[in-house]
Amino acid sequence: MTENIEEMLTRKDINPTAMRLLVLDFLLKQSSAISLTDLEKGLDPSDRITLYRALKKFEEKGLVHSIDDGSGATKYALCENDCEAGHHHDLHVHFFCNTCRETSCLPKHHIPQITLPDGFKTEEVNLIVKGVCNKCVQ
Amino acid sequence: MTENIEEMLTRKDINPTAMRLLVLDFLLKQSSAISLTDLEKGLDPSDRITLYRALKKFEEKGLVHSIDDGSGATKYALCENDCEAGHHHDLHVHFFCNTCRETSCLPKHHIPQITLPDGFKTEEVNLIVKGVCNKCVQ
DNA sequence: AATAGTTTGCAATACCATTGCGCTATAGTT
DNA sequence: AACTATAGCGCAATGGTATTGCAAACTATT
Repeated sequence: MTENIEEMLTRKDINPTAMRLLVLDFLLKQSSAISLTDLEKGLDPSDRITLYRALKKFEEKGLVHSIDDGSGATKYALCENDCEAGHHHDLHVHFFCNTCRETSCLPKHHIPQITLPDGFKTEEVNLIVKGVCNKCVQ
Repeated sequence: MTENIEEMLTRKDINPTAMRLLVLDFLLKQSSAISLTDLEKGLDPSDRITLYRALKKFEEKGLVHSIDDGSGATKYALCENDCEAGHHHDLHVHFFCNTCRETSCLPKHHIPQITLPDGFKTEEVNLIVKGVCNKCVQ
């Protein structure tokens, strides 16, 4: 099990330190994207900055992607397998529930092509749908 | 001229105070969305909080909409005429230039319909395209 | 074991958003 | 015109998030 997690890190060219194993393990257990504060609470007592840097490293190496859902805190979620360091190509839609404030990836929903006016060059697209998720709707 | 600005406010049910006239006048002169800090610099010396509340009021009354472009600071831009208090329906795409860091509305580009999985209810959609704008591209 | 490089934890900093509160200005009433 | 109620303003203060510097701890390599 731990073997597996460790391998996930090494495969992404990330030194599998104790901290990072913990963080990845925690990420694997999440059903939605989590913020740094969530992570800090979940791994208490841990240094927030260290967790921050672990996430940054993961992001840089293509293991997680960050999501700005407008809640004020950046959230992080594991990438699909096919992400590479530097270049994320998990351009899927993210959903933010206004009720439970959870953010989840909708990997099935790709972001539609947007054709911009002449002279504009697209480098990245961010699509956040906000509303009520299936757990909160009655 | 000032008459005109004043009317814009009263039509939106906003008391046309001196401060608010200044803020709206400044907004009208912008070619892209501006942050609170931009506004503060442009109207120096003015109290940041007062400007903040002016923007909030404008937003609440459907005169401007706010944009979270991921830069960390919320930006504001005037709405198209057809916005109502409370319910903004200017669901257009916003473009953030990674070079000049300016955010502009692309009102011609409507956000495509996203069909979510069963049980999800959409209330709002946010689409930010990031890249290089026509002024910065060579 | 010594060394070089990496990681960690603490401290500190910089923004941004937001609220409380007292003073002032304005509008509405008598 | 005087009074009162309401709205707006400016200052102070708070809370949250992101980010960097630095020194100690740790890891891997020779």
